[in-house]
Amino acid sequence: MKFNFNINKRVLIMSYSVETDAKWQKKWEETGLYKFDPNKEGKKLYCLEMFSYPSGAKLHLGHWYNYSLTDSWSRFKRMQGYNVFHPMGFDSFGLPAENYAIKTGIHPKDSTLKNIETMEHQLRAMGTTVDWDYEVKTCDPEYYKWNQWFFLKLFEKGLAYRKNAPVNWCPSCKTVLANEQVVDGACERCGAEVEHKNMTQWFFKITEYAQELLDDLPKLDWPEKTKKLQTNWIGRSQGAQVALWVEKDGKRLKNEDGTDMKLEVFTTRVDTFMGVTYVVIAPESELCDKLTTDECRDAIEEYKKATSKVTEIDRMSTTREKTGVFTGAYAIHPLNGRKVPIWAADYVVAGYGTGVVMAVPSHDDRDFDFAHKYGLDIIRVVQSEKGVDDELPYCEKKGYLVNSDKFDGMEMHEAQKAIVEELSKIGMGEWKVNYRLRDWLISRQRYWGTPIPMIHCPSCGVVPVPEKDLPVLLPYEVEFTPDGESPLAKCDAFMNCKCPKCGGDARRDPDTMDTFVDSSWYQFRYPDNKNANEMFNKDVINKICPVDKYVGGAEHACMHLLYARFFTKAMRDMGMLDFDEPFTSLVHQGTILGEDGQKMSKSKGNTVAPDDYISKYGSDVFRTYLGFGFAYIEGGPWSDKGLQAILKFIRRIENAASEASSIPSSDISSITMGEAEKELNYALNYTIKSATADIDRFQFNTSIARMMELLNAITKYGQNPNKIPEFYRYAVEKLILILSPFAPHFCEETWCETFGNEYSIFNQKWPSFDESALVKDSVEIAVQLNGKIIFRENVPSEADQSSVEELIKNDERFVSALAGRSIVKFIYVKGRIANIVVK
RNA sequence: GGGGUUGUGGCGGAAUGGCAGACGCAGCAGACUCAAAAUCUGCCGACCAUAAAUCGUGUGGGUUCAAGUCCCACCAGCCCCA
Repeated sequence: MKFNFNINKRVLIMSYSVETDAKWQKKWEETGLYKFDPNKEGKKLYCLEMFSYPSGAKLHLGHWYNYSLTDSWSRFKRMQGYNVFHPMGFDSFGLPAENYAIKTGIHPKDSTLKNIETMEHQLRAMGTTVDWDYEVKTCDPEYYKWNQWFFLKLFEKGLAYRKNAPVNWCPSCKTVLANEQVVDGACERCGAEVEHKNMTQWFFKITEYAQELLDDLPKLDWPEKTKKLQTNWIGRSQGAQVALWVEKDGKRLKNEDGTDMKLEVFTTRVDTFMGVTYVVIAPESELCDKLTTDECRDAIEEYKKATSKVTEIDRMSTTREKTGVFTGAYAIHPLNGRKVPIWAADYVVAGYGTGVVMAVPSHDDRDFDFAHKYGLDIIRVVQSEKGVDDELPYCEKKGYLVNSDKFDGMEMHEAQKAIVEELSKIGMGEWKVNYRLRDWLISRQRYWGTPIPMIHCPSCGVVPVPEKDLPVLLPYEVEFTPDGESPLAKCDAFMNCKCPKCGGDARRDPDTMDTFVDSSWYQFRYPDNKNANEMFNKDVINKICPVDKYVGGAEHACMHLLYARFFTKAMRDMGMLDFDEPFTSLVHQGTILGEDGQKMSKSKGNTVAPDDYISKYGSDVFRTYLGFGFAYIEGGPWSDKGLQAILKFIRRIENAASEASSIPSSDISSITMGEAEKELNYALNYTIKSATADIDRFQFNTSIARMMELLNAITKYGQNPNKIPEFYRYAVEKLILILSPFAPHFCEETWCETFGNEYSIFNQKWPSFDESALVKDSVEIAVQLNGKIIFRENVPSEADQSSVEELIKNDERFVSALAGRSIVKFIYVKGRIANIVVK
C-alpha cells in the first residue's frame, strides 16, 4: 500500500508502509543483526519485559505499549554501544488455557502452542530486536523439568514442605489460591468468593527470607511505591509473644506431656498486658473446639455456622458491628493471676498470627467496642500524662502505666521491656518479630502446570522423584473437567508408579505447581535456554545477570516480583549464582485506557485492536504514537487523533529527507556558520541532549517532542534561500538517527535507501552533542519586582549578578516601576530570572 | 479505618523551587491551489470590543525573594492494606 499525494504540483509518494516493515524485518533476520553474542565488545545490558501469557486473543494494546517501547529503549542502548541482551518468551502454563479447553474441548497444549505461534508472528511484525534463539516457553518439558529439579532442591534444604493448613479455595476454579491471589475476598481470576478449607498442600518457605527481602529493598532501583508495597506486604512488626494459662471447667488445662497448656498471643502493645480483660480466638480454629465447654457448645457451633457465611473482608472491617460468643473457658493472666473469659469472635481470623488475640479494651478500638457491647471489664492501664484520665479507648502509643501493679508509673516503652523481662523469667513471654508474609502455597488442583515431582508411598511416605527420572511429564490424555479433585488424580497412567525407595506400588502427587513458580526464574533461563544438563550455567548467568532493566505492570508488585527475589536468594544460598537480586532496575508502564477514559474491556466495547492500525499505518507510526501520546509510566486514554499527528510527523520527515537526499553527503566541519546555521545547530544539539536524557529515563513523550522541535527548526532552515545544503542534510540525518529507536523500519529505509548510507542504521553510533553549541550569546530573562514580572530583558548569557544588576538598574522600565522605593535584595538566577525585593 | 498515588487550557500532556501551559491534537486566520487534500506561515488559558491591568495548576492555610513543585489540613479519583 502506498499513500499518494501532491506537493506543489509534484506528485510525491509517502513511501513508508507495512511493506517497509516487512522488507527490513526480513533483512534484519537474514543478516542476523540482532543476534546476541555474549563476547561482543561493549558493556553488557540485559533488558527484559515481563513475558506474556499466550491467551486466546492476539497481542493487545498493553503488550504493544510494553514491548515496543522497551524495544525502542533497547535500540537506543544498543546504539549507545551496549551489548544488549533482549530475549522474549511465553508464560504458557496456567488456568485460562485450561478453562478454554473446558469450554471448547480444545486441548490446552494445542491451543497454547497455536497462540504462541500467532504471538511470535505479531512480535516479529512489531519489529523488535528480540533474538529468538533465546526463546523460553514454560510449558515445554525442557523448561518445567527445572521447576521440578528446583523443587527437589528446595525440599532438600527444607524450603519446600507439606502441611495441613487453612487455605483459600476457589469454588469456581476448583483450586486453592495463594494469599496474593485473593483480592477482596474473591478469586483474582474469576471473581468467585473464596472459601476457607483445611487441606494438605505444598509450601515454599519464603518466610525464611522475609527479613532479607525487606533489607535489600533500599538498594534496588525500583519505583518507591513498589518497594513500599512489598514492605507492607512483608509486614514486619516488632513486638512480643506472650502466653496465658487456660482454665476449663475449673481446671487448669494440660498438654499431653503434663505441662501447663499455654495460649500464645502476639502483641505490639505488650505495655498494655496488665489491662487484658478477655481473650479472643478465631471461631473456626481447632483451639476453639478444644476450649469450648459443653454448656457453650451449642452456641459456639451456631456461631461458627454464622461466621462461615461472612466474608473475610467484612470480618476484618473496623466499622462492622462486632459479634462473639463466650466459649466457657478462661485464661489465667501469668502476672496478676486474673481470670479472664475466652470468647470466640469473628474479628479474629485463624489464618493470621496465632489466631488468638489478647483484648485490652481500654486501649484498642475494636476491643473497646466489643467489651462495651458484651459488658466485659475495661481497665485503664496507660495514661497520656501521669494522673490524667484520658477518654477511653486511649490508643496513642505514648504515656505512662497505671493499674499495672509494679509497673505503675513507668513510661510505656520502659514498661514493655520490664514486662517482657518479667514474663521471660517464667517462660511466659519473649520479644518477637512477626511478619505478615505467609509461606507460599504452590499446590494447585489443576491440570495445565508443572507436575509436583513427589511420590506417595504407603510404606515410605513422601518420597522425592530421583533427579535422573526428571522431568515428570505432564500426560496429554487427561480428563480435566474440574470437580474439586486434581485432574491428574483421575489419570491412572500418570498416578501409578513405583516407589523409588522400596520399589513397591505408589502414587504420584496429583497436584501441579502455581505458575508463579515458572516466572520466578525464567530470567535466568533465557541466557542459557538450551542447557540440557543444568537449570542454567553459573558462569553464564553471573556474566549476564542480573537483569539491568526490567519492564512490566505494577500489578505484579507483591507476587511475581517478590517470588522472583525469593528464588534468587535461595539460589544464591545453594551456590547456583553469585548475586542477591534478580532485577536491578525496574520500570512499570502505565495502562492505556479506552477512548472513554475507562479501562479497556470487551464488555465495554472500548478496546483498541493494534493489528488494524498496523496494517493501515505500519508498525512505526503506531510505536511512535505510543511513545509520544502518553507519559509512559502513567498511561492514559487512547486517541486516534494522536495517531494522525505521528503520521504527519513521519510524512514531514520523509519530505525533508527526500529534499536532503539530493545533496551529496560531505564534511560539515569546515562550514562557516552564520546566524541561521547557529540557530539550527542549537536546536540540533539541544534535541540530542534532551532526547538522550529523556529516552534513558523512559520519558519517551518529551524526547519525541524535542524531535518535533528539531523538525520544525529544520523546516524553517530549509526555507532559508541562503541555507548551506550540506548542513541541511547533516541535520536531517541526525534527526533520522535519533528517531530510529521509535521508528526503526522507516529510519532504516531512509538511512539506507533515501540517503544511500551504509547498512544498518542500528550499527551507527548514537549522536553526541556539542555543549558549546548550546551556549547562546545572550538570553532573555524575566525581571521581577517582589516576585511579579515587570518586563523581560536580554542579558549576556555569561553575565554575573553585578553586571545584570547594573543593566537592570539603568533600565528606565525598572526605574519607573521602582517608583522611588528602596532595594532590599537583588536576586539573579543565571540565565533565568532576576527578582528585586523592594520596600 | 490506615498507607500510597494522582488532580495543570476544549483535549493528550510539558515544566532540576526560578518567565505555567513545551510538543502535539482540535479550533481560527492567511499563503499555495480552478478546487480539495497535502504542505507552509501566524493566532490560540480566563476576563476584555481591544489593549493595559487583573485572575489563573482541585480547595484552604503555611514556608520562601520566588510554589504546579516543599509543608499542613480538606475535597475528589485511582491503587494497596485492613
